[in-house]
Amino acid sequence: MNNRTTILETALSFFAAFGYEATGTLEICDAAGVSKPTMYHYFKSKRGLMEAILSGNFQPFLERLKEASRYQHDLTLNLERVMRAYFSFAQENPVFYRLQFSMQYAPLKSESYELVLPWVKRQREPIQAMFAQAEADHGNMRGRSSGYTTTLLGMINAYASDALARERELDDELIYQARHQFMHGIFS
Amino acid sequence: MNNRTTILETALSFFAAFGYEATGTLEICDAAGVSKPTMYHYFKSKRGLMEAILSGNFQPFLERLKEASRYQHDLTLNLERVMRAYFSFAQENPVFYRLQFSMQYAPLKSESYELVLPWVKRQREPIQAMFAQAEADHGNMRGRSSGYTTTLLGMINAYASDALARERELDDELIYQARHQFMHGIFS
DNA sequence: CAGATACTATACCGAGCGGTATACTCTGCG
DNA sequence: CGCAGAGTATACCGCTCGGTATAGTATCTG
Repeated sequence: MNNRTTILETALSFFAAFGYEATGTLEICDAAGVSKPTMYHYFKSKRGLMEAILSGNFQPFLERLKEASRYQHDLTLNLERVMRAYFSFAQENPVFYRLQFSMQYAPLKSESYELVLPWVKRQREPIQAMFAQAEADHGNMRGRSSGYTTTLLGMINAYASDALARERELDDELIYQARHQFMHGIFS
Repeated sequence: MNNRTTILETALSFFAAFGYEATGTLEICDAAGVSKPTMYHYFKSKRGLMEAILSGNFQPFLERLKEASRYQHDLTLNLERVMRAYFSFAQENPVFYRLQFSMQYAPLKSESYELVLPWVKRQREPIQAMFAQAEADHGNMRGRSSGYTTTLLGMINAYASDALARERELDDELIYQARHQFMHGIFS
């Protein structure tokens, strides 16, 4: 494994465990077995390091999410796919998932929040588009696509973080339950 | 307003906006119009300042929560009371609610998380006790009181933070919807 | 081989942090 | 008054932080 990758993975684990603001660059470099100029050679700054971590993990996930939320006149199917995308992402990258999770709920004016915000927006886009298209087939959903997006993501994050904390599987049963509960919230 | 209170309120607004780790003691003192030794006179340390904020806001809420979750063989009523306790707490202290929220989801080894953890545990106790007692009346709930507590708190936080972000009211309609959706998740 | 380019280490910088030593002022009380 | 103690300000300390100047080495390319 090359230095660049080692630094990225070391930084990820430190940021996830202690937080971005509380982790020093020297700490990361020592643990990765390189010196500071090496890290600053690959990533221009501490912020640039975090940006590389976010983009490296979020970019591939976003492609999967776009595919999962492509509306085909079957909202139930779509919801299941979107939830599956999130849950398997959380399960495959538990450390990164924990990191982005804490960043999403960080104080609004913190650097952490500022850094993750564009990625949160990019996640909302395809999901909100899916709900907007579904409005045509379900009249009672009209004008609520933004609210549905928020609620869905909130529920997914609640389930995922709970499962991660208890080291429980995010399996088909849980997906069925979450989807069922969410649909019930929409149509009742 | 005396200096102690001014410092507490100033610190609360800074911690909520920028985060505990990212806020300097000097920043707080300047904004509060006092000097550092004054702050260190009232609170032994930066950590002690945060502890005073947490205890001053959480303590009264905990009393209300204990009362709301006293089980009287009517789980629906209890859920409504608990949700109402949280929602009105969030609405009356939006800044503090935002702060404790970000601390709950902070990295596990951060000082923020460490500081809020005992208060989170103290909140779970009465709620989990409520579910444990309800098991006697609802056989299909057996052995799930911890899971229910987590899910309920996750759902409440999702609703509350969403409402706070959109500056929407946490009114009776929302409480009904949330309670209904949660009960449906339990009994289906 | 020669030169450029990518990579790495030592040693350092200015700034800001949490916290404090010292000393002064104000207020209440005998 | 005279004294005690709470409260406040100035000025400072030691430390760690993010970031860099300098210089050296390895590797690739003509």
